[in-house]
Amino acid sequence: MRIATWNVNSIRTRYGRVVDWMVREDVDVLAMQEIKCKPEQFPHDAFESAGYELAIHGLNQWNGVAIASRLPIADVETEFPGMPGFLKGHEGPELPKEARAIGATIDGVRLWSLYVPNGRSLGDPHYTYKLDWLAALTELARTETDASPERPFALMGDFNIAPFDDDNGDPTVVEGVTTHVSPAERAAFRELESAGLQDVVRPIVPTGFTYWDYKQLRFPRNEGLRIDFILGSASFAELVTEASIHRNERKGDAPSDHVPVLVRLDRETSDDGDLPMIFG
DNA sequence: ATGACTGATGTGATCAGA
Repeated sequence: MRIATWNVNSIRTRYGRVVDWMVREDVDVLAMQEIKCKPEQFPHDAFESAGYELAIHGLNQWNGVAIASRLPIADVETEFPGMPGFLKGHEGPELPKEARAIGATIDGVRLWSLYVPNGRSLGDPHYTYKLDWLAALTELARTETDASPERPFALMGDFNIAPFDDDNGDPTVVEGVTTHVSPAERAAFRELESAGLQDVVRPIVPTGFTYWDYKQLRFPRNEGLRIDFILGSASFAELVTEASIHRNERKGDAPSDHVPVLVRLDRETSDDGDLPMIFG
């Protein structure tokens, strides 16, 4: 099974490019972020005619997440316990939830497509929201890895954190000045790892960015960030046999500012009994 | 070329992104 994550930055603008890539790369499951539309506005036909079914969570023109899959999608959720909401100019525990999370079970694997809040700037209420959102997400990871460690589980998406210094090649992103590289954000990312998850791409692809700002020739200069990740439980990680960051998807006409990140899982399927998979 | 922001809304300017 080939599973990928991609912040598409508007699916209506880019569905042709996205579906072409999925077919070309033989992708079984794609977790999308920033679809920027409601379900009724989503280009269903492009995906369904390519053989994918959809689970979509979009409330308005901002954020929005979805999962496309060749295999049946079950047990869809659009928030996790304790997930905070946000409304500019307001505070409190009862703010409206944003469309930043969708979870589903596909072929026995529990997957989430996640668009972690940006944070905007250090000290902005959105920055606190980002950290609170990550803390609740960490509890989800802890619960999953504790309660059902045998079920492969992964958080996939745009985490809006560059965990290591080498993940930041953008000269305008500076610790102490901007979000994405602050000690608190990096600590929140480490907590996800403490909760039983691991970056399943980095051991195979140790360097490389997943995002380049549209401005200031960031891509030609290769001044990007590594902020899109697939974090898997131990039972997920042990199935991963390949990983790749698809840098070419930042080229050409009307690219997203993010590129897809892909892993291959090799596992015995339920109806194969104890026959091993033939790799190749 | 990978080249000096892009997208949604809505029709002009604003918000959002990281």
